[in-house]
Amino acid sequence: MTTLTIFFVRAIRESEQDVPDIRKDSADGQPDSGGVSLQDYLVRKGCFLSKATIKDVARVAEVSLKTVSRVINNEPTVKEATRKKVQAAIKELNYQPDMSARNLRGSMSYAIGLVYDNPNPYYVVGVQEGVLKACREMGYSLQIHPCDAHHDGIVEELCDLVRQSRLAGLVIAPPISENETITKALEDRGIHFVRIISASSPPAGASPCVYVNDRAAAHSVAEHLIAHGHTRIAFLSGEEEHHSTFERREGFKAALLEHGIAVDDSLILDGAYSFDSGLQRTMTLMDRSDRPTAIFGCNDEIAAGALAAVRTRGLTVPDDVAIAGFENSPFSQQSRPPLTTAAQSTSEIARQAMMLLVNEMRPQSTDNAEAPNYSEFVPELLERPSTSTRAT
Amino acid sequence: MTTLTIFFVRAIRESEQDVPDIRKDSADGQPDSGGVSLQDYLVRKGCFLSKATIKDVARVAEVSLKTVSRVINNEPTVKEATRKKVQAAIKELNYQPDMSARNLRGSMSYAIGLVYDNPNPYYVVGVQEGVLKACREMGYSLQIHPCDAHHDGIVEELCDLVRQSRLAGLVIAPPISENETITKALEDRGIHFVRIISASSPPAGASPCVYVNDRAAAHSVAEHLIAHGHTRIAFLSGEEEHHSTFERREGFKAALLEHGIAVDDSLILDGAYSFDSGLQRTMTLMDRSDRPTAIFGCNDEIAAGALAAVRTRGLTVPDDVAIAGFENSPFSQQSRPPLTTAAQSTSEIARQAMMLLVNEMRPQSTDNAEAPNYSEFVPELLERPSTSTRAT
DNA sequence: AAAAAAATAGTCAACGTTGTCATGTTGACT
DNA sequence: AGTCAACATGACAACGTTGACTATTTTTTT
Repeated sequence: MTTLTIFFVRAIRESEQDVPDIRKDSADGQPDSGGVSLQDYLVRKGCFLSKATIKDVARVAEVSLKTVSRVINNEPTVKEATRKKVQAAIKELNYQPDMSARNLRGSMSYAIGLVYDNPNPYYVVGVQEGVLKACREMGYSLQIHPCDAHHDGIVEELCDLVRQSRLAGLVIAPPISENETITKALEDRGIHFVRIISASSPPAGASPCVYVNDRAAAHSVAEHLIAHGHTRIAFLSGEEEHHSTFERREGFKAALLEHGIAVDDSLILDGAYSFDSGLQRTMTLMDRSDRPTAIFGCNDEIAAGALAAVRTRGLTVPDDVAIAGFENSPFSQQSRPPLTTAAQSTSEIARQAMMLLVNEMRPQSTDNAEAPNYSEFVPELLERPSTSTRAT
Repeated sequence: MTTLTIFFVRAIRESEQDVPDIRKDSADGQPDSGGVSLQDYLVRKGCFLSKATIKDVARVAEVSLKTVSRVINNEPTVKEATRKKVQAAIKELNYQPDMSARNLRGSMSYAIGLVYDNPNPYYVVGVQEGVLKACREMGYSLQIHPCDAHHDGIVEELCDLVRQSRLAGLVIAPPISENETITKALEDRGIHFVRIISASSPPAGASPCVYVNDRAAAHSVAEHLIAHGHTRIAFLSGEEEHHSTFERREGFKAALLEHGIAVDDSLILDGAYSFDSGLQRTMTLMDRSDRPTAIFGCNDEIAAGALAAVRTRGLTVPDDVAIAGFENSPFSQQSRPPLTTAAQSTSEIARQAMMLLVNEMRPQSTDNAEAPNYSEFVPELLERPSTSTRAT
């Protein structure tokens, strides 16, 4: 089968001169319909995998290679009539520019990388989806690059990646995006990138950035708990490496203070973004005589762990202890009772990040060269049964 | 910063002739140490993003371009001494072949695509990890392609993908890999691909395949339940579109029959691979007067839903009802009690798939051209508390 | 020792695209 | 009419690599 196809491809290549004649015949001799198009010709030859090249388009549109290139790249100096003709040819041949050739030739490349070291598959898949969607819209290809944030040679690793795959830029997800040593080094090396981070205000720095205002969202969650009458609320942290841990905790503390509740440091525990962490910490908490009446998990997995621990201790949620999480992962939807949480559309965030990156890399290609190079997202509170009773 | 870098890159390019002289000086005038290598030269110039090309390597190794190419591609007709010299130069310059140029030039390409439409992020991330690892080992780059299996133009979409990105082949995950209309069409078009599917024996067909023997694994799970004294066991199916649903159900039924237990069709329910599906079906089951004593969920999400339903009805697991899942996802580890399940190393499966694909695409490059073009994985039973009591 | 065979190494063009520069074409203004 | 912009198009080289072919060296055979 393969051999056959390759044979056909060769056949086409070799008879290249003949093709325009066929084309001419149909164009001159008779009206459009019923004519033999180049596309028909290729298809009839069984040439499934042959790609129409810019050359084919040029021949069909009867212009030069360069003019086709101009149309493809939306350069302004093309007469409208010519543009139309070329676009028609592109459509007829189902022409798509060859990424390898584009990337090879130009000072510019149409490939970007997505860098992450995130243990949460839901997050990763969401980010991938958003970036990929934006890539397709803008004609980019995507190279995913899961990696180890703690690997010493991470900066060199990323540089090699950019060089080997000729990447135009990187989208960097937390927690790597929040490591200033890394981002500074990349900046020094002149690598374009956009960061997705957790922050409560636009970050300083030249590189574009999408920041998720976890602080504001955590503030809302905390106020929600307070509104339900809770004053002894525990906070279960994730890894400190994730800036979101810090932001969420700050938002939590700010809400307490604003409502005149003293922050009890013994109720603010460190930990990790995992079920087990939530489980262990909560076991300890439940064994205290002055146990809290509510628990705020830094994410849903922690909260799910907390829920399991509370149950294990024979207590009920939300009557004995209210629980809130963060992220709106399936863990929060599928636990019993479902968990109050805060939602962020990961894919939308990632899409926006990609937009900012392109705007940074090619200021001319987009109209809004003067748009800010950052963008804010504020996760929204989702009230669910895990915090429902205890009305104020 | 960027402008600066580009300037330096230009500077290097323009002074190309000078570089070998510097090199020569250090090579001739004095012993190796203390000499000025080309690499040093580039780095001192601030030329972070400049790539060493095959040309640079050739100059340093004092051989022709083609010879370097031969070394890179492990062609046999290179004298050992020459090979050593070239490899040293490659190392010195930290040379890495340019993917774009390779893919552009050759009849062969070093890019493959990963095609999936799987709602389970854990599965997706696992497959990505495995394929990516194999890609790195073998010098391939990976293009991920999440897509909609029910989209009418899916075959054309995949062809366009292969053409536009010059992919050498595809790794196709379930359920798309189990759709014969699609795989047949791809075969007809001469596209190389490997499938990851659920099956109980090597599938017919020319294309390579990794099959996961869900039937055998489900058989084990069912026997485990039977061994714990259960005879009324319900089976909650996933989507029929996923062949794994069929296989797991067949394994389940076979185990019952082998142990002289009649298959009660009213205990075999259809459904979907979701928490909600498990929840709803189990609600119905629990309301029956002749409710089952055990439930086998076609995956862990279903089983987690079943667990929630059983609880909602005021029954306990495993004393009133035992529950088993499949897949060893976090849902099974983090539920209370943790769920008995069956595990498959998704990333190992994906890695193996990639290996088979390469073997198919380049029979010459690997030694084992005659190795079978399929491979079996049998998930292993993991006993956990959700099925623990009721000893036989 | 010469001839043939095998091994190693090199030359050149080509992959599909875009940047640079040159050329042609239009219309507006002396 | 003749000059000059401004616009529109084209010719050609180059990106980094490899396939086909050729040239050289080494080994084997006669």
